[in-house]
Amino acid sequence: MHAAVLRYFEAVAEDGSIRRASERLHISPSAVNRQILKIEDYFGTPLFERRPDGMRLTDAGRLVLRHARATLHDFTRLRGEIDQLRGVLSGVVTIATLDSLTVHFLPDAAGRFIADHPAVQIRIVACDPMEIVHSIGQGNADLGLTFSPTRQGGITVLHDIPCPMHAIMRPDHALAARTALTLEDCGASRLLYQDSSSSMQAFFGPEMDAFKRAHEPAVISNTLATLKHLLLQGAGVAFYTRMGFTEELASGRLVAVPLADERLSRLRLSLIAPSDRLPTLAAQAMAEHLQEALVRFAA
Amino acid sequence: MHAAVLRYFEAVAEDGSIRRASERLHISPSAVNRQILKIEDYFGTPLFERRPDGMRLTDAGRLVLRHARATLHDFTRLRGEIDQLRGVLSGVVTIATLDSLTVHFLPDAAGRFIADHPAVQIRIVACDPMEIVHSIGQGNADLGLTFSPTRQGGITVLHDIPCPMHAIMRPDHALAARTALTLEDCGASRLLYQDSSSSMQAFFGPEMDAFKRAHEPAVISNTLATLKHLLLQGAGVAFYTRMGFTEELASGRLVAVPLADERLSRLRLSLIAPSDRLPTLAAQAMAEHLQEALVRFAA
DNA sequence: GCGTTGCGTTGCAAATCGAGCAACACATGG
DNA sequence: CCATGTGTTGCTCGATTTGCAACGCAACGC
Repeated sequence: MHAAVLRYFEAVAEDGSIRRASERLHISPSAVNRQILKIEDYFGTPLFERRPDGMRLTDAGRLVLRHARATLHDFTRLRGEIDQLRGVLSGVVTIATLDSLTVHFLPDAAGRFIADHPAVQIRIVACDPMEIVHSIGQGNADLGLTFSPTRQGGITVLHDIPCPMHAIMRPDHALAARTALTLEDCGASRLLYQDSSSSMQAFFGPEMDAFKRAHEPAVISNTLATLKHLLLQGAGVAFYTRMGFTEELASGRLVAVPLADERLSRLRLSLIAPSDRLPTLAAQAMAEHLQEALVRFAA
Repeated sequence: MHAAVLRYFEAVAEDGSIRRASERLHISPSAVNRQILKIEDYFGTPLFERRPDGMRLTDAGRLVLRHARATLHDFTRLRGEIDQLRGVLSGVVTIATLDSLTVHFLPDAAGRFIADHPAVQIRIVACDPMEIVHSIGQGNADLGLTFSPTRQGGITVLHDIPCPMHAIMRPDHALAARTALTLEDCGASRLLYQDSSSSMQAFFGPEMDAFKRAHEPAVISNTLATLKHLLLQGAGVAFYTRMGFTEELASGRLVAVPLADERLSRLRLSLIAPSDRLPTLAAQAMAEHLQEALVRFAA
C-alpha cells in the first residue's frame, strides 16, 4: 500500500550506503538512488550527506526517517488490527533477549504462545544486554528481556522480577556446598566468563567489573552453550542467573550458589518495550503472555 | 512521497462516493476505483460497503482510514518541520471559528501572524459552535474557537477566557441604560436571534432554549453581519458576546448590557485542538499567538 | 412501465513511472 | 597507480497507472 521509497529510505539510512541497502532490498542501486534523489528534490533539501564511504543522514533526513519508520510501523499494526477483525491474531513479534533465556524460558513461553496464535511469527534474537536496550530504544525490536536498565530514554519497563546472579558449578566443586558466596570467594577457583563487552558495567556494577579485571578467566565465550558444556565438565565456576540452567539445576547436574554482593543479589530481569510508539496487537498479546510467564517463573 | 491511494481512500471515505471523490481529486473515477479495489484485494477484505447511493466504510475500512489520515497528517507536519530547519515556518493552519470572531478578533490576530510568518497559509472557516467541536474532533481543522464545550472526546482545550453573553442594542433603546439584564427583562423588546440550529442548548443551557421558544423573534439570521445591520438601525435586541462588536461598542454606536443569568454570564470562549494527533509546527505557533491575543483581549 | 440519473465496474489504449544494466566520476587505501 | 569502494546517469524495457468509453445495476419520477 505504501510507496516503496519509505522502505528504500529506511534501508539506506540504516545501512549508510545505497549499494548495501539495495542488496538487502533486492533492488538495483540505481533504482534506490533515484528514489532518494527524487524525494530530496521534492523537499528541496539534501537528506543525506554524501561521504566517500557512503550516506549519512542530515537533520532533515533524520526527520524523514522518523516519519518513514512511524508510517511503516503503523502500517504493520494496521494489518494486525484488520486480521484481528477476522478473529485471528497475526503479525511478527521481534524479541531481543539475553542469551540465557533462549535455552528454556523463551522457547517454552513462545511454544505455548504460537499454539494459541498460529498466525503470529516470533523472531527471537539473542544479544548483549546493552544491545537489547539499544534495539528497543531504536524500535528495532518489539519486546526486550534484559537486566533492568538504568533509566533510559525511549523505553518502557512493562514488568520485572528478581533475578539474582549465582555462581554456577558442578556439585562436586569445592564451593558447591556453600549457601552463599561473595565474588572474592570465587577468586581462587577457575573462572569462566561471559564475553563482557565492557559496557556491562551499567548492569552489574563496578564491583563485578573490578573483579573481572583482577581475576583472569580460564575461558571467555559469548555463548551460554559453550560455558554450560565446560561447567558440566567441571571446568570451573561461571556467574549467571538460574534462568539458563533450569534443567541442569533441577536434575542436580549443576548447582547455583547465590552471590551475596549487594548489587548482584538484587539484580532484576525486565520485560521492556519501545515507549514512543504503539505496540502491535501481536506484540501486546505476547507482552502479556511473557509477563505471566515471568510471574510464574518468579514463584 | 506517499502513495496516491492514501489520498484517494480518504477522499472516497469522506465523500461516500468514488465519483464525487474523483471529481475533487481531478482524477478519473476508474483510476480511483482501481486503487480501492487493489487495496481491498491486498487486505483480502472489503473496506467499503457498496450501496446503491455510494460507498460506506466497513469496520476494516475505518481502521484503514484512520491510518491514512494519521499518515497524511504526519506527513504535512514533516514538511513543516523540514521548512523550519531552513528557518521558515510554513504550512496551512485551518481555524474553525465562531462567526463573531471573524469580524475583528481573528483578522486582527491573523494579520499580525502572517506578517511574522509569510510562508504560513491561514484558512478561516466560520461555523456553528457544534460544527466547530465536530471539526476539531474529526481533525478537519487544526484549531477551533468556540464556547467552552461540555466534555467531549478527541478535544484538548488549550486556553479559555471569560466571554459573557450580552444584550446588544442601540444606545437609544429602552433597556440601554441598565447595568444588567435577565433574559426575561428582554422579553418585551423586539428580538433578533442568531440561527440556533437546535443543538446550541449544549452551550447556552436550557434557560436560553426555553426563552427562545417562549419569545418569537423579529428576525433570525445565521450571519452576524445581518443582525449587526439591523441592530444599528435600532431594530431590536440581540444576544451576543462583545467580540463581534468591538468597534461599534467603542464608538458608542451600540451598547452591550451584561446578562445576569447564571450560565450566560459565566460563558467562556475556548481555543481547542484535536487531542489525538500532534499539531503542525505552524498550528502550534498559531495556537500560541491566538492564546496571547485572547489573554490581551480578556484584559 | 420506462426513461433518467446516480452509482461502481471493466476493456482497452496511451502515458507515466520504476527497475535493471552498464558505464562513469570520484575518493580512498595499499 | 591500480584496485575497490562510493554515488550517479543514459538508456531500454516492463510494469503500473491513468483516461475514455461503455456496461450493469438500483432507485426515483412521471
